[in-house]
Amino acid sequence: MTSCETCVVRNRAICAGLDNNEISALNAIGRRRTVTPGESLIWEDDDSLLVANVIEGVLKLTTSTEDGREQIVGVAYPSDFIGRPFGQTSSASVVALTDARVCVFSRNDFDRFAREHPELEHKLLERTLAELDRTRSWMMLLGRKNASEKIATFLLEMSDRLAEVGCTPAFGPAKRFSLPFSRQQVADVLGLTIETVSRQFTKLKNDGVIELPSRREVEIVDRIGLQALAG
Amino acid sequence: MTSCETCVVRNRAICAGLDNNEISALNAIGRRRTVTPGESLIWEDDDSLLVANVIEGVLKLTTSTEDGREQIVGVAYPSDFIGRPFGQTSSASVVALTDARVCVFSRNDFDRFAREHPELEHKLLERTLAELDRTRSWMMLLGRKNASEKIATFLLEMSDRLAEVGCTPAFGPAKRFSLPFSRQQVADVLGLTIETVSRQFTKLKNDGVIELPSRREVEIVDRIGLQALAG
DNA sequence: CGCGCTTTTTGATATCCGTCAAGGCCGTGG
DNA sequence: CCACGGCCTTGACGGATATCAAAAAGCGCG
Repeated sequence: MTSCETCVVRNRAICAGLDNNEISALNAIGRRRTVTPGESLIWEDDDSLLVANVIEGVLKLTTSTEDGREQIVGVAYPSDFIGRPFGQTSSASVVALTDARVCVFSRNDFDRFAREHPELEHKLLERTLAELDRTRSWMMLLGRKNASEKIATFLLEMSDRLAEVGCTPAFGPAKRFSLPFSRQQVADVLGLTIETVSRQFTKLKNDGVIELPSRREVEIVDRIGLQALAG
Repeated sequence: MTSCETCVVRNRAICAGLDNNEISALNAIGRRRTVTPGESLIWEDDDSLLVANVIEGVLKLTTSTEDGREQIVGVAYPSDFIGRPFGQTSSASVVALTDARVCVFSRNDFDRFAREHPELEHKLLERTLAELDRTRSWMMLLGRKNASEKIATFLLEMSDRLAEVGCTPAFGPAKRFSLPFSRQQVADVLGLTIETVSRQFTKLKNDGVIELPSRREVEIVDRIGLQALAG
């Protein structure tokens, strides 16, 4: 079995299901790249020139208004696919939150390869459908939840996603984890201000639901309580 | 050219690109159905048993919290695809807003057919990617826009989408159109309350930006002004 | 250790929007 | 024609969250 250098992370990669020749061909058109926190890979409204697979690290997908308000519309973890295949422009910017390794493809090359490999397109479709589900459930949060419900939901989701992606030693949701987000970025995910985020974190700590060992570290002390708050 | 009875609406249908035999086969597994306003086709969190193509009419996709708060996470127009292929459960309910005609498929049948017809899967992928783009730009609205920006953005989007779908005689954005939404449903799209929606409509009318000939009718008087408000 | 910078927290105040309540509009049916 | 019921509008009020401001906490670095 030829290993897929471009995208393999456990068995969630888009190349799962391709045969050896196909994997070699995909390797041939991909190029590894590293990005550092704050560095952009893709710009909103720019021509969609490249797509990529995340190998390691966490990146944010954002949209902004002209007057500088920002909304984080998605978060990409290892094995996630980023960029806009089969489209002229990207609808979101992609910026690294941590040091990250990705495998980038020219969009044209990738589109052509995908069209010739239905199994890959199918994987891409499954992921896109799953991402759409996740995005829709986030709309519920943005439109209908209050600040404390938003924070509780966010912490539970982070705990699940970071565990899933292997950022914690054992499986299952992580009790303690390191946030890849600053307070401002948490606010940009939840549609809140940094002050409201800070106050809600403090409240959860005072109520004994979480511990905050350092700025980026979170420990979930009372998961049941947090789930009740998330609604 | 065999006509695709299941889904053809202009050239946006998912079966565009299939050959005659394929279209016949697709026709064979689909079944036409009508739904009336308020009637559900798909229930949130239920097993994903069917998918469908909208032939005529408008439907809403919603998610709800246990305590009854509702968020409309998408709107399906003619030629749109609804339901969750390749997944165990649906993440949203689908309910008709107007009288609608749809072509339903058993999800199993459709999944099998799609996997055997890469061209169809490709179309589905393109639509899903486009829907994800639209959904993400709606997250910006929910998280970061205020009530008047939300309403302005909503009216402009409605005007575009209804025109696109052929609900108005001429092409281009519709100057005047009939909302398929009640005030409560507009509120559920925008993450507002019915009272706030009503007040914003009244304000736009008083400012001479729109006319409201009847409860469901909207006429855009000052599109430029509306665009400025949308931000 | 102290200095300067950024990020976060905390406090005071303002404001937008939600909530509650009443009244108006309009289609439907007696 | 009037009465009814659903939907919409309007008003008064309060509260959650934004805004503005300043202090505190980290953190790198000399």
